[in-house]
Amino acid sequence: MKKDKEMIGVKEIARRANVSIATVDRVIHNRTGVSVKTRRKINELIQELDYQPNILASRLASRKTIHVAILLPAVSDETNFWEAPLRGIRRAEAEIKQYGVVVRPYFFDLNDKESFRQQARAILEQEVHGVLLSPSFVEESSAFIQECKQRALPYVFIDSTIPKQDNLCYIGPHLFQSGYLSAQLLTYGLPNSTDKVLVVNISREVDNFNYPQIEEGFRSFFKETNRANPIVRIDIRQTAYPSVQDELTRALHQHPDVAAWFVTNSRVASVARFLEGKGMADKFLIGYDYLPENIRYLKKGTIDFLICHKPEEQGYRGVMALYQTLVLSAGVEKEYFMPIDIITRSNYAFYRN
Amino acid sequence: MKKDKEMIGVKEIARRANVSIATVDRVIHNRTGVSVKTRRKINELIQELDYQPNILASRLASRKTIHVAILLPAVSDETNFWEAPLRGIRRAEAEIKQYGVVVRPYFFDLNDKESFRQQARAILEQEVHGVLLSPSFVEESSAFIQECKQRALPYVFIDSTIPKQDNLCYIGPHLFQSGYLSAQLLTYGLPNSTDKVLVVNISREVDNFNYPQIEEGFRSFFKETNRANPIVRIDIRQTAYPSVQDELTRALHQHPDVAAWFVTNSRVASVARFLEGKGMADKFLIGYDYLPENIRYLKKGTIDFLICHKPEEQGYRGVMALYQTLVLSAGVEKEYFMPIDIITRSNYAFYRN
DNA sequence: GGAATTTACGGGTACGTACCCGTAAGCCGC
DNA sequence: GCGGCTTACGGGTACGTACCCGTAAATTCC
Repeated sequence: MKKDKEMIGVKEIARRANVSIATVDRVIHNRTGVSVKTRRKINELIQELDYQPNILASRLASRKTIHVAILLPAVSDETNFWEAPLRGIRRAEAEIKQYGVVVRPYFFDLNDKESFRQQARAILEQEVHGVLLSPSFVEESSAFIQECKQRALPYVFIDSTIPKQDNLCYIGPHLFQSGYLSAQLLTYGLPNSTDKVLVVNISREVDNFNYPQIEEGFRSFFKETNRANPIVRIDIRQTAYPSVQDELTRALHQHPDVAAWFVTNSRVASVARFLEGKGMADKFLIGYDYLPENIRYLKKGTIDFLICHKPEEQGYRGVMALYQTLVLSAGVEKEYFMPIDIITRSNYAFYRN
Repeated sequence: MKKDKEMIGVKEIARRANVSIATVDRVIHNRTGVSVKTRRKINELIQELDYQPNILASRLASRKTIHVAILLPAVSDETNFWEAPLRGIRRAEAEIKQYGVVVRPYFFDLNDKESFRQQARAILEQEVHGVLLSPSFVEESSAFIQECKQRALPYVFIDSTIPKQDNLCYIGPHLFQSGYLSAQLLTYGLPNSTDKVLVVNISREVDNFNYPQIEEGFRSFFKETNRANPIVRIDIRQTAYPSVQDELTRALHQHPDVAAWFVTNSRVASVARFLEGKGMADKFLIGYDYLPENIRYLKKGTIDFLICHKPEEQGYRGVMALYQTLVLSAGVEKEYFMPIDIITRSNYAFYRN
């Protein structure tokens, strides 16, 4: 019942190099106090024997705690989308707590850039070794990660990204392709090439980096497949339902012949509610995210497809990426695109966020 | 930088119970040599303090190795479906090797029940603490797990199951719902209620437990949504392409008006090849599994949808379920249904098996 | 009632790594 | 040659748990 493969450890390396364990340890951790010759010899042995440190023993012996800060939008009554990443983060935390990793969440208000700045400052005031954030506000995020960079703190983006920022990695959707897929699915609601499409963007913030990618992918599909369907886009900047209703009523008045609706984010339930109210529940409707409200309309058939990018797993993987870097000192993929999942009323019950 | 939360361990419990660490250890591991009174007191303290053993230290101190046996169909030139679960198993193995878990795979030939029996016997001859298997042959599997049960070995089913067998858990698809979803998607290729559907089952073995569930779900959808489309089923027992071609040619001759095709397993590439040969690549075609051959036809548009149940994750989760039981002594879900994923030419690139 | 056995428990070492502390050797200036 | 200082290294303990071994006390046996 003994472990068959006798793993070689620092002790064996020390023996072969005719030095003490402490010296090997110094080499492994790049600490000072080792002659060049000894250091080289030990490094050669490490290479040669393919030494793999025993993480269990390492973490057990180390009395250090690794602090990971999380900076995410707070769950609000407007959207509870961010519950899911937080669940994933909690799951990761439970898994690696044993390894001495502590996760500290900070929340900001999506309607208040100042709250982001405040929380960012609060993070930097504490001892912290890695950061996971959703760079919802580009300006503010840039300022924050600038500071992280100076302190050599690794930071991970989830859900959305800012290009070329030396982030450890991005974990989230490939928005262009996500829009492309939505278009493909929408065509099942567009039997004729003259059927009109309405793209609805409901968002308080004018997002000029992420949203355009979705629309670009969406339109690309029509272009590539030579579909001439007219595509109309409307922007709704007030997210409360009455405003949405107003705007949609106006749009419908202007375009009474819309055959299929595409909502570019998780606010699709509002549109579903609107369509039901107008007795148009049978119109083809696609939107985003596995939220209870959306699932309700999906079950009824008002929403035909939901696209989802596994927000929970984004949170989980985000923390794990930092863990891999900080504890295992292993590399991580620079860009980890989430799958673009299709949810219908027939498979939602088994979906794992 | 010290760990803030001073975890309570055996030492603290021993102190409070006025006994030695060794006695606490005996209680924790249900070993003999502790008086009833002492045992009770220690158990109370464990409850009260919510003692969580330090897995790191536990696995480090234990010189025991846990052996997990894997019993799966071999990858053959007929199908390499089983590569995926094996990848997942390897991934799990790498992750928990540090904890002293060794995974030993055994492969059998899907066309040879005797090979299953042989490998099963081989497993039981070795030291083994848990088994992960695909119960492809019902009779033989039952005999094998009977023996496991007697030895109190936990065993996990993946991909398919046998009901009521005291297995630790089942990790795999909900086949009824999977068939149901396929039907829903297929309707996008059936604009008229008279359009004919061809269900193709290509399999050497007559599967009388798993396959019928798919078809049942498939037909249920049509029934529930009051669709009158004629559904024709053909069974092909010779899986080599020439035979498939013959049978399909015959079927097509008999039913020249088939509008949509549904292949009930991963052999859908054969049907795609056939349809291309007949210049019928535009027919609606749905099948199973993320295999290179299938993806090739998906990209070209010959296959419209692939349904997939994350085979790699099944392998991964299967091993992890045993790990949770054997190492962490934590509970696992009895039935873990995989998501029913929809893959199209627009999202296959980001799919994670 | 004394020997043999069993019961109930404690001491202590090991797992592989991290890191503190001590020290011999080498070097410097004067 | 001596004090002071740096460099290079080893001894040893700790992390929290597992488990071997030893032993006093309790129990059984004849």
